[in-house]
Amino acid sequence: MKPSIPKGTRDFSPTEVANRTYIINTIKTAFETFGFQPIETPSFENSDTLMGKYGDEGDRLIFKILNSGDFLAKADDKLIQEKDSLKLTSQISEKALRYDLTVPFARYVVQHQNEITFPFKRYQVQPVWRADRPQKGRFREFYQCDADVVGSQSLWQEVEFIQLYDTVFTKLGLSETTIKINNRKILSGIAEVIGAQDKLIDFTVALDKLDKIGQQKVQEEMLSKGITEEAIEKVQPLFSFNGTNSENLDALALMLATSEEGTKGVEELRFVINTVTNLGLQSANLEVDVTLARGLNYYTGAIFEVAAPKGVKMGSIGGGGRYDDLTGIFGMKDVSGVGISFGLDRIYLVLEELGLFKSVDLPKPKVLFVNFGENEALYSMKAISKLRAKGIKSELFPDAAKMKKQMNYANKREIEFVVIVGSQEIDNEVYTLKNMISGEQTKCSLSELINELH
RNA sequence: GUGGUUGUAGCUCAGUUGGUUAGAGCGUCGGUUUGUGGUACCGAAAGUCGUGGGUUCGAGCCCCAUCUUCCACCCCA
Repeated sequence: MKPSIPKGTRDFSPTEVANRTYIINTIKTAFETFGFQPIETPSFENSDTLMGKYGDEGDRLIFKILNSGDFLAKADDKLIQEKDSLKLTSQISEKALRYDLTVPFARYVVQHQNEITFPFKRYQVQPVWRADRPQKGRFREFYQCDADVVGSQSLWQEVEFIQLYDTVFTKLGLSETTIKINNRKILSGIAEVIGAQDKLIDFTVALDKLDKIGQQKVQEEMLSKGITEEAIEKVQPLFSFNGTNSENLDALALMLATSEEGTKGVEELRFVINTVTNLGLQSANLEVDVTLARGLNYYTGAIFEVAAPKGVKMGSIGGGGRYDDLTGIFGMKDVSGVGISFGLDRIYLVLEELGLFKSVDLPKPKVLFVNFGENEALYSMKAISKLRAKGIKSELFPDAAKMKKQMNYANKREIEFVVIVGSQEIDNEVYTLKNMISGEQTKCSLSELINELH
């Protein structure tokens, strides 16, 4: 049988693990610098915790876990006959793999509300699973790195999250990312103005294609989706949205003046943008984007998305937003949350494409002892124990193989030093230390050996 | 979920209009004086051509199905 792994999953080599660890540590350090604490939740949750939280499309993408035992015996015969997959699923599967980190976090907050001090700032770095069709930068198992705050409605949180994005991407050497920001209340305002709440998504999807297909085609698409010509006329400013953030905000304010909610959204957005601009960003660009409509299912205020530097073909490498009532689903009202997510796997691909990985030190021994046989190995192991006690990564070649093979092994693994111990060395109680880079070799005592390698 | 694309040694790929025993480079292993690596030279192993059917005297090449890869939708990190 040919070995293989499921589609959309990957193995990681030692180098890849080292690079991923570097990214994760950069993110975790930033999270903690901003005052977040780590938690972890199970890989799988009860189905009803997850189902219905991400919309119909989300439900389809959730990996369901089959019940143990003779699960069909307990299922409804009629549903089996009718091949009703949807209803049958709820009978034969009670658990599902985590789809994101936000909903499990909401569950965690409600379940542990008595132990939590609010506002609660938590971070979480764990894999999530989606039964999506894989593409570049799109996997069925991938890592999210989330930071969220619950229990505060303050817009200062939004400001800090933008700074957090900026901090992490700057630290990673990834400059000129674009942090796009929108506000759900603005979207609602637009819907109000065009007089069709249910057509809002069609509207934003069409508007998003503006720089690809042009105003003419966008308007045609809107008309074909049933949006009136009159409505399109009202939101005309959106088609010439090329000014500075503050000019765009002014245009939005004017356009949404008749909508109370829309006006509130513009005010919120204005505060966040003005404050961030005032405080300054290190390397990221901040940009108002009214077409940002992600997570429409639960976001209620700010919506974030981070795009990779121009020229890199990659979907968003981060996203987030504010949700005023996420814990409401689990019976805890009036707890506002806001958070962001970093897409580890996509960030990896972007850094790789731009050649931004610093040469990471692979975990490898500093010194390899050549193995000549049992006596020599024993003598070597005594030295190795001493070296390891000093924290020096040391290793004995496990077999008394040909010297050429052992040297070759040291070479391939880029081990800096080799110690050669044969009967000559044992008799004189010395060690022959060879520097594999310069080729020099010297005879030395154990204490000298420790000094050299320390 | 819809439409398209890809699949030949461990890796990167050749393989002409279907015609005998399917090739290369890199890597692996062995050798070129049995205690000294990187370079060089010599040699070897390794593929039921993604899988399963079909057409044909004959299929790596044509047809169907399926899996995988990548791409565009959809959605998203």
